[in-house]
Amino acid sequence: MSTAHGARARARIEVTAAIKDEARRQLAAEGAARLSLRAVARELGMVSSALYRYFPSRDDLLTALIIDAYDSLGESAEAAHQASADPYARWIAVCAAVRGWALDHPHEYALIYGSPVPGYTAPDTTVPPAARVGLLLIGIARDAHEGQGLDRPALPADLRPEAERMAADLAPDLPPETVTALVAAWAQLYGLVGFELFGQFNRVVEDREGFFRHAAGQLAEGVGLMPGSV
Amino acid sequence: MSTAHGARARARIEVTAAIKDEARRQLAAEGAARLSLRAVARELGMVSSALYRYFPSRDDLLTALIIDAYDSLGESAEAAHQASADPYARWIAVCAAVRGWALDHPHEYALIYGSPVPGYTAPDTTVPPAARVGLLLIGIARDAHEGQGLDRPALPADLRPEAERMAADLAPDLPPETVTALVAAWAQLYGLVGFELFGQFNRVVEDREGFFRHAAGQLAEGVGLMPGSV
DNA sequence: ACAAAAAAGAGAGCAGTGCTCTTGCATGGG
DNA sequence: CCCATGCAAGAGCACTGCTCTCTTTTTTGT
Repeated sequence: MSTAHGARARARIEVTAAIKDEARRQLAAEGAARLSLRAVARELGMVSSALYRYFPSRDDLLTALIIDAYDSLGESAEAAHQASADPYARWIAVCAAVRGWALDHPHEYALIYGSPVPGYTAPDTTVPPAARVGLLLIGIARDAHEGQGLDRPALPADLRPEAERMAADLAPDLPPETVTALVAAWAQLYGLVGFELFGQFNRVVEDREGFFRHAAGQLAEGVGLMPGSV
Repeated sequence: MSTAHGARARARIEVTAAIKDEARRQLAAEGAARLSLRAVARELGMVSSALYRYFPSRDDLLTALIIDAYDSLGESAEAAHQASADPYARWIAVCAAVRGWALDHPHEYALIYGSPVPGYTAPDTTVPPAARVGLLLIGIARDAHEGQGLDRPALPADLRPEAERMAADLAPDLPPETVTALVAAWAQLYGLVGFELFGQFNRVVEDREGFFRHAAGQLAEGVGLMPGSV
């Protein structure tokens, strides 16, 4: 068993953390593709083969960083959520938090929401932390729904089954119209953030912050959240 | 001068094309990060150093592929544009073409709209081909605008200057409200496509095609295009 | 037409990468 | 106490991008 009370076990935890820290530094500085196991080991004063005792491959190290990144983003978003009062303000705050986190951690954002590293497929371990922001957005819609109801325009007939399936999966207490709008807004949010972060707005949008605020407000209204609601 | 009528000049063109073709094959098969100059050369029966006579670095080869990818995507979108009649149908068709092209060329899509390859910044050469889809969307809005006018809700006061600047840059004949909505819709479109392509919709959206159609319709209405308009 | 210049290919070599295997040492549990 | 396990170290393999030199081939200027 890996009971955690040996001096050895403690050392293992510390070394593992040190590796992740150094890897995160390199990730932030150079990006995922330039993250090198050998460089991490070198910086930590250990030989590269020793590092494989802690992470069996580069992909495993990346996976650990991905999970941490999702959690860090989720924390930022949840903090912004709790700091705001009404649903509309919360929506804007969460969107702004996602954007702010992305601008602060561009390479980590690229790691989780950019192109997946080729040949690499994230294991299921990453699913729960990846869902945190989505769950937050759903929660906001739920609060608003309980407050006053969110009337969304009816869905086209051919999308109803899918919409009902998604609603059953994600938020059985919300109408399918709202859930569909939520999923779309969720993806679109990351379109806005990604375009700004990856330079697609260069020479196009200057006032990034103001533009984003406005677009996030439009997204909110798209899921039925209105500025003045409870 | 590099007057183009020598046997050598012709050979150069052919070899350059062969390199790009093989590189594209590897890109499609394995992704940008696994694209290897040596492997391309090996496959072409030449030694790796010879390849540097054609592309001075791996990044230059990638840039060539990026430009080709933008052009290929632009062509698909333009074909879809011409095959449709009214502005709303054109909008949906162009969005669907973008999605279809992305699904057919996932690694090339990742190359141009995913995380930029770290340490790499695209040169200005890529700007015009990158703008093709955007220009198409602007054109659709312009057609609809001439037809009947697109009344968009008024912008918040603090965004007016930026919106007017964007309109002056991108489409001086369109109202700032429409241009702002267009830019947002443009980014959001790629959010939808990227989420589907990069697996974020796994276990969430099943009927990807239907969901996308609906979301694209919402985007259209967001810029003021209505299903029944001229 | 012929020599000089430019362009292209071939090969060796450098520094770096992920990863594996073997060897030696220290530590913790029975 | 002692042996099995955990860990570190080093050598080594196959690969990468890229540079440099040397030779051959083609183009161009006189």
